[in-house]
This record gives sequence, C-alpha cells and structure tokens, in this order.
Amino acid sequence: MSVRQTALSSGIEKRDGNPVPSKRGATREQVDHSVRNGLLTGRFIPGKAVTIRGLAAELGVSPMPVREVLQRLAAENALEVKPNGRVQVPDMTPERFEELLKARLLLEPELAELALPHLRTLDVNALISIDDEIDRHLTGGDAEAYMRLNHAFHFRIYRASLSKVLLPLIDSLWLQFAPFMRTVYGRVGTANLEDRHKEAIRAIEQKNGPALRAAVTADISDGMGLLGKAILTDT
Amino acid sequence: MSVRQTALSSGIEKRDGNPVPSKRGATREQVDHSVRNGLLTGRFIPGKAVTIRGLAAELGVSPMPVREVLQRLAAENALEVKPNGRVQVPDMTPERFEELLKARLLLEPELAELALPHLRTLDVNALISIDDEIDRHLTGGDAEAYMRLNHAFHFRIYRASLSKVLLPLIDSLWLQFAPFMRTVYGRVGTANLEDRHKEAIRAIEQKNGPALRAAVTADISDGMGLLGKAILTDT
DNA sequence: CATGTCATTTTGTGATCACAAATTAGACGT
DNA sequence: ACGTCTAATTTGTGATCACAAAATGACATG
Repeated sequence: MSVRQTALSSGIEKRDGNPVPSKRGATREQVDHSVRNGLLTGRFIPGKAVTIRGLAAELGVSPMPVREVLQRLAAENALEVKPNGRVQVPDMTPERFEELLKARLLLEPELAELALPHLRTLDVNALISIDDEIDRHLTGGDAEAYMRLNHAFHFRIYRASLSKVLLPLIDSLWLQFAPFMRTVYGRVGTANLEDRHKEAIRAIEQKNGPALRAAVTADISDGMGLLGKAILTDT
Repeated sequence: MSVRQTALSSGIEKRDGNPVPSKRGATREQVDHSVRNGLLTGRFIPGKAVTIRGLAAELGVSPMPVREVLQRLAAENALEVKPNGRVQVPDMTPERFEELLKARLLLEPELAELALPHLRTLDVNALISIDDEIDRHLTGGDAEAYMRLNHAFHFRIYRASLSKVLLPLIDSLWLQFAPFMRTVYGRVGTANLEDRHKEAIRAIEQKNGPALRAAVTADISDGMGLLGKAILTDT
C-alpha cells in the first residue's frame, strides 16, 4: 500500500471511508476559507506570526496549499509579509484605521445602493433573521459570533449587487480591520454595541436608496467610531 | 559540477559570474514585477491563457515562484483562475467595465486630494517631465509606452499620499482594466487621446484640492469614455 | 546580573517529483 | 469530409527535499 497521501489531507471523507473525488484546488480552497474565516471572526490576533508549517500541521495539509493561500491573503493586505519572509497579521495604526474607515464609507454605501434593486423578500427575511440572532448574542458577549453575524448581515446585502469589482475591494477591507476589531471587543465587550441594521432593513423594504446609504454610513461610522476611541486610549 | 540550480534563474549575475547573495523572496518579486508590468502595459491580452510552466520557462525560473505570483494576482482580480485551474487574463464585459469606472471615480480623486499636501516641487517637476514624454509619444502610436507613462503619472501623485489602504485598491483596479485598454488602443490608436494632466499639474501647483479632484475625475471619465464607446461597438 | 557568542532549531524559498484532470492530436469509422 | 473515440501531451496540484537565512536558546564571560 503506497497511496502517497491524502486520505486525511485532501479532503472530506464519506461514510465509507473513501476519499471523495476532490475537485481541482479543493485543498487550497479549504485552507483559504479557514484562514479567511479565522481573520474575519478574530481568531488571528494582530501581530501574531503565521507560519506555513504551523498552519499546515494545524489543518492537516501539506505546506504547499498554505503557501499559496498566504500569498493570496498578503496580496489582499489581509496578511503582511515582512522583509525576512515571515508572515503576520498586520498591526493596526491610527493612520491605517482612518484610511480603512474612509474607504469603507466610500465604497459600502455605494455597493449597498447598487444591491438595492436586486434584494428580494427572501433576502430581507434572511437579514431579519441574522439581525435577530445578533440581538440574542450581543448581551452574551460572544465577540466571535457577533463578528460572524455582522459580516453575514453586511455581505448578504452587498453580495446581491452581483458586483465583481467593488465586492472584492470591500472584502479586502473587512479582512484588514476585522482582527483589530476583535481585540477591541475583547476590551470593551459587545454589550453596548449599536448598529443600524433595523434602519437598513426598513430602507430595503421601502426600496429607499438614500435611506439605505444613510443607514450603512451610520452603521460604519458608529461601529468604527467606538473603535476609534479605543485606539486613542491605548498606545 | 552539480550546483542544483540557479546561476541563470535566481538572478542577477555579477561580472565575476558568481550569483549575487540574493535576498529573501527575490525571485518571486522579480516574477511579480514582470507580470505586473506586463499587465499594466498590455503585454497580456484578455482571454489569453497564462501557464505556470510557460511563464517559468519564459522568465528562466522554476515553476514555484510563478505559482505563488499567479495566486497573488488572482487574489487581486488581475488574473482569473478558471474552475479547471487554468489561469487567464479576465475578459472585459460591459458590466465589469462600468464597475471599474465607478470604482476609479470613487477612489482616485479622493486619493489625489489626500496626496496633495505631500506633493513637493520635486514631484511636480517629475509630473511635468512625464507629461512631456507622453505628448512626445502620443502621435507615435506607441500604446505600450503611453500606458506605462500614464500609469507613472497617476501613481506619482497617488503614491505621495503614503496610503497603505486606498493605494493597493487602486492598484488592483488598474491591473484589471489595463489589459483591456491595450486592446482598445490597438484598435483606435493613441493619436487622438486627450487627458487632463496639465490641469492636474496646475491644480497641484496651486494646492487647489477641488480643482485636482475635478481634473482627475475628468481624466478618468474622458479616458475611459473613449473605451466605453469602443466596448459598445464591438461584441 | 547583564551581555555577547555560538550551536541548535525553526522557517521560508526554490526545485523537483508523482499523479490526476484536462486538453490536444490523431486515428478510425461512417 | 465530418464527427467520434482513443492515445499522447500538457497542465495544475500537492508532497517532499535541500538549502540558507533567521530566530531561539544555552552558555560563557564581563
């Protein structure tokens, strides 16, 4: 017996124990999703080093797909390749924070309005459901769940735009500020977070573009305003 | 003799024939710049397949750094990984074109204005020099030189902003529309291209933010308006 | 106790291999 | 001449190796 690998690594096993045929680039995609979700839900702390072999071992895959994924995420500025080759989650600075806020305010209201004509009742119901779940988790203080749901809420809207250009840009922005958000939530908690999700939902139901822009803008400003204070108080 | 490799591949030889010490990731960076410049100057045609081994052989390097670079550029939407794993320069569609135009108009005037306070006489002189050279090349019809210089002009401004967030986003946008621009220039020539570079330079000299915004906005609208017509007339 | 030095280990990088999927070319039959 | 099936080739993917640079730790010296 000399299958060179991959029973465990290259993927999902079915009940009979045979590895599934496995599509092209499946391993890489699995790693990609893992790391992305990890970043978006704050499981990676800014400044933390990410090693190829470490991640590979953690995910039970060979270093190869990990290398490619880290390069991809570095290209999106979600990770930082330091001059010595080491990869780490970028540290947040006040300047970077200001720029991220500005970029979000420029792009996200625009994309939300673009999405408005495509949002159907199905989407509205999903948004309501997500927002309910957020409310249930807020007092609990589960920062990871909050971040996952907040991301789901925003991108449920944005994805409806069918955008192939703006959406990836915003993807990159979220990957960049999420790890920092996590550290802030860890300090100030999630109990007194406020969002404008309900205003956004109402604007969508009424097909009111300007109102949706306003809700998204306020949601970003308020949400990151909180973080802004936190950034000024530390150092 | 069994040096495992790299005399030719891993880079710059010195006069004595010994390979230079070579920094970390130097080969990858060389490949990255090659492909980026190729995209920005239109040496890659939309729809053209890019193979790992092909590029590797062309650049005299092993497939490894090429793989990583292609993944990076795919993450920036400068290249497209098709479901079968093949990599190609994305085709332009009217929808994508509209979105690219919209994104440029949102981000580039903003970044130009951010850069304004940092632009010194040195930069202005460089801009004038670049613009002169553009004028000299326009009638010549050298599309590749025009694209290189136009990129140099815009990014000489943008880079002064010292932005770590908006600049990479705009980078991605240029990588996306440049290959298509090249095909358009090949069809309509470069002789009757008009830009607002001189207005931009004047605005910078006068430290006039709104005027700079207006110049950049008009430059984008006019420049891509030309392409817009071309996109409607083909199919 | 602090500090510099040296050996050990970790880590990223580029090269190469084995394999499967996909494409291409060619032969063959209709 | 045209479509179809098969064989050969090309290509991407994941694994592994060899090497150098970097980080880490131990230890001696001040």
